[in-house]
Amino acid sequence: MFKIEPSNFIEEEINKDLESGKAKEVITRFPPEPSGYWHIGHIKAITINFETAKKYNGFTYLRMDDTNPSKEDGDFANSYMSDLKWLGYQPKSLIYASEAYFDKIYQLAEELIQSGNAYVDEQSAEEISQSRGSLTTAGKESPYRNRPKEESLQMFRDMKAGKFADGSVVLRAKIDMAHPNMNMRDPVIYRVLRTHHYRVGDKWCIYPMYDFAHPLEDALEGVTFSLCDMSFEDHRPLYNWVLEKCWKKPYPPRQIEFARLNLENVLLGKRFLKQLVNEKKVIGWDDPRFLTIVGMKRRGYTAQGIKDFIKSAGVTKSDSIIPLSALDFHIRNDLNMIATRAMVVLDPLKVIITNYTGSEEIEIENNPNAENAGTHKGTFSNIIYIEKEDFSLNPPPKYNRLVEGGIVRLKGAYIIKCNKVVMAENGEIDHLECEYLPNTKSGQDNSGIKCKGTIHFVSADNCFEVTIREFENLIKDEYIDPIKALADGVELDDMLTPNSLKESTALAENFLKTAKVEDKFQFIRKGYYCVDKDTTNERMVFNKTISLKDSFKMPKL
RNA sequence: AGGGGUGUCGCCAAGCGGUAAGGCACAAGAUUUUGAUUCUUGCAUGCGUAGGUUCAAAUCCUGCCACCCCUGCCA
Repeated sequence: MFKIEPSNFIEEEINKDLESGKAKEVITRFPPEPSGYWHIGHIKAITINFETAKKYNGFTYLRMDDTNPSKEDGDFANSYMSDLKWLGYQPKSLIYASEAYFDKIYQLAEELIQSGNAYVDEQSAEEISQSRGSLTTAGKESPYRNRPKEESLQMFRDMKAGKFADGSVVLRAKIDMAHPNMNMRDPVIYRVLRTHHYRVGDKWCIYPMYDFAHPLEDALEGVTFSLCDMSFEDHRPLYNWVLEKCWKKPYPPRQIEFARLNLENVLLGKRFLKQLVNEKKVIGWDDPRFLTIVGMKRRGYTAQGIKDFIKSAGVTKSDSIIPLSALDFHIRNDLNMIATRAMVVLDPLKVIITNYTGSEEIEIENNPNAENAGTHKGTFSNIIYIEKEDFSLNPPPKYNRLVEGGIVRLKGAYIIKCNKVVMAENGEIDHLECEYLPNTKSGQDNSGIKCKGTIHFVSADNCFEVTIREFENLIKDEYIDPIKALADGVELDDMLTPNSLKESTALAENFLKTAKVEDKFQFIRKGYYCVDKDTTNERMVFNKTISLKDSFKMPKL
């Protein structure tokens, strides 16, 4: 058999199982509870499950782990399918555990009672909690623990039939109240809960707990490797116990855990995102400052860039916190290859070309780094706008943009020379008077003039106003690990960067008028931007995805 | 009477007994009509720590230390 070269510890484990015959194929699953939007952390888990199966010629199911109707909502399942599609993953099928497995899981629970491995407990939630013991002391056995199994079975059936009030009784696995692993101290595996289920309605008034349902869902589905994050490590003994007692078939699924993704200055917890949405501190779940899938998509991040980043972060079991610059790198890297170049002046300074009249066509490369990207037309005329920061009255060292009496190349057009700075009454520069140098036009320059700087511009007869939204990180720089800061008692509000969303107006070349929502551009020398969905017929809105790298250190004035 | 994990460069991460890959970040230089991209170059006598085994140890053994996770009728 063709040997697959492992690229991480999970694949090494899979190879071992395949070679020893413990497993025959690689079938995985991604099992969200439909209760919130996915974020970049989920993408790691999604990527690992999908990519691993693909590598071994297997496949992956998308399974709604909907065992708790009080937290779940059907709307999410559809958003998950579209998120997966955006990421480029196609699940074998979409399965609702509630529909597909609840009957079978119930039946297996009855069998577990019959084999003497589960019992109905009438203690209150508080009593169960108290009798569980502590990390260093053993728990106490329930007085109902050794009731006859026939009695437990009858009561379990009565639970299902609705004869018990919510919370009055539970089904517990009979394992070991003195087990060093708290999860093994007779865990609750079924509870009574009368809440309408978004999928199966009121068919059930009892619901299996995660620890009982999950291994059985995996097994019933034919999943062979259940890849999850390390918070489930302590649950693995229970996962295996359930399979051993209830499944008893060859090739049971194997759970393998990996470390979660953490990013510096990023808060991903559903609770916090929700708080920010509810308190209107952000635009919504798809706020471009959020690293939710919908947020990143709106921000202009590409699925490819995100996946490249995820892959670069590796798959291990060690705790880590990765700087945002690593994500930035992969986003820029992908955008560089696909974003169309355009000229947009974010902070305009008017320039009059005194020795030029009329207007002429210029040509701008759509992407010098991509073959066959083509060009688009712009214009050069006697009135143009350049970036304020591209002219200086008191140029710092190594400043190679425009200065009084100096020259600079206009991207795609001519070299101009600044002859006069016209001041306004308020002491600021009103406009510049420049002359263009004939015979220096881009592509047909035979002047021999050397010019060290090139700046972008728009022509007055070929531009329009657009709205630009720029974003700063939601979390202040000093809170590298916001989870920890929260644990240390810092308030969420105190960690937020003030005014992290800024709106401004810019002048864009007319070429951009036809752009559609989500279209991605590089505004030459500035950064990557995309069209926001708030764009209307009257006004285009661009989100700044990320700046270009800038190694020129402009000294502070 | 606790248990389960993890420690290799500022941040990730390879390494699986034969003498420390790679990426990010950072720094210097080259090319450039984007101060972008691209390209060079530099960046751990050192692998949490102390011992031990061995011709040879990040890799094996022993003891310490640090950090993370676990006491929902959540997933």
